[in-house]
Amino acid sequence: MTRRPPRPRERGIPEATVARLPLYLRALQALDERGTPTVSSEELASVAGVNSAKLRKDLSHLGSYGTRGVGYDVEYLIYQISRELGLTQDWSVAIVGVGNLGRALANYGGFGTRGFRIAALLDADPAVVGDAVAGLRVGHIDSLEEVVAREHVSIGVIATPAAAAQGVCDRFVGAGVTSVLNFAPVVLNVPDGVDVRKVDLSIELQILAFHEQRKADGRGGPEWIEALEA
Amino acid sequence: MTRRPPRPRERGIPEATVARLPLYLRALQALDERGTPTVSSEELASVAGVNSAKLRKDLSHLGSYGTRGVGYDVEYLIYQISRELGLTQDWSVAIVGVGNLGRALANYGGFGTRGFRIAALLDADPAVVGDAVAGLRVGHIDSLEEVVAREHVSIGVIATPAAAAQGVCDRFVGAGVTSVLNFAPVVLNVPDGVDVRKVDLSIELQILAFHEQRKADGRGGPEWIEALEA
DNA sequence: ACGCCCTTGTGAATGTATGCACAAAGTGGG
DNA sequence: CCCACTTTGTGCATACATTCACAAGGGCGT
Repeated sequence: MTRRPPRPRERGIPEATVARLPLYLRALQALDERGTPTVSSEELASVAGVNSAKLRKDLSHLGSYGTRGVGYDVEYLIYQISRELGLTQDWSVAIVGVGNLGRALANYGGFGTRGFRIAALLDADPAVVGDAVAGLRVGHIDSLEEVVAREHVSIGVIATPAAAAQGVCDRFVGAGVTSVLNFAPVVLNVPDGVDVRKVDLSIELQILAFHEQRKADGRGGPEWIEALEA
Repeated sequence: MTRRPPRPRERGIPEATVARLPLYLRALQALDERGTPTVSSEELASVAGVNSAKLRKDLSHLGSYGTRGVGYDVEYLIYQISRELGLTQDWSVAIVGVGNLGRALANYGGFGTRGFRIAALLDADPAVVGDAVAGLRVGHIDSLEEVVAREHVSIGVIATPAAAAQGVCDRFVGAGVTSVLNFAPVVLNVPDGVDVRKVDLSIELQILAFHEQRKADGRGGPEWIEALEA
């Protein structure tokens, strides 16, 4: 294992890198809309709010898509990152739980523009079923399996109250969904091969509270270094 | 610097640990409500969805609050984690942007129960200002500085469209807020000493899409190890 | 009072991520 | 055609995180 053939990426992109690719993608799209044809790692890093060395190492995991002395071609890099993230194909998403959060998700513009199609909105509450939200009719949760099959849903979004989340998750998994995005404040149990990501509003606040307290404690303390995450 | 006095925690809890403490806290509260008096690291880890060695190391950063041979006292540990996170004091939160997301946040029960008080809801849209949401009257964005001072707001939540986010952030910072939770899909620029955490719906979906694609690509591929994050 | 069993707390090993600093590689001017 | 300048891509050092494996310590039965 000494020479690497001109094969671009070989499998195995670090998780930390994957988590930053969407950030780069967004920064690049902003540059593209402004008509910028090429960008250096320094500039792009600054827009994305990261260190330029990190950016270059991240991009190097996808392949050598830059030009030394020049930088990166914005459109080409957008394409490469999109492809790597799997955004060149369409993904069907089903959202379960049409409360305020579910509505916010359904109306969130960022989805449709990036290869995600909301295939269905489902809820258990008869008072909500039948409503029109974001141009879709809300269906009943009982049709989950049918909808997943018909619409080829591969990503399930859970925006229900905590108590209902595990049940919905089980039904998603049972119907063949292998990626779940969970907004309910519970730890979901899933079999191997199923990815779960969670977004938890109150956890983020608690982390902020911790740092905030540290800043206040520090009155009179010796050092004061504050780690920042952008 | 050789001997450590019996002082429990000395400053400097790893960031990764801090991010998990809220998870443990929630698991403990669930156990407490069920009347469980003590819990072993194995059990608690299982409920929280992490490895038990990791749990023990995390807790060891706070001090030695367990009893060998027995486990942890649930109530005592709840108190210790709460104190460490700064949840034994009250934090005032202001939410800017009262769209669907802002409403979802305002109505989210998990806040009030854990030391977070929603001090104000603000919006720029005259059609929304004056509405009652979650028992509060929506104020105008122009009163931001006044509200922050009067209510001692220390955490600002941004739930506005992307274009407005940086401006709101600047006003928060100018008013003295040093912790910001950002839901808008932009990278915020803040001076040193200000913490920003972001929650980005579309980034999470893109990460899922990446892994989903990998699973599909893998048809015929040799290995199949899937990293999971719960 | 003693010894067995259980579970914590932690040293050490491994794995992963970050950031510096520079050689390699491309551009453009003369 | 060559040289000076710019910017990438990466080897290396360091820092951070995870996991194993076990000694230290506490409870409980006899």
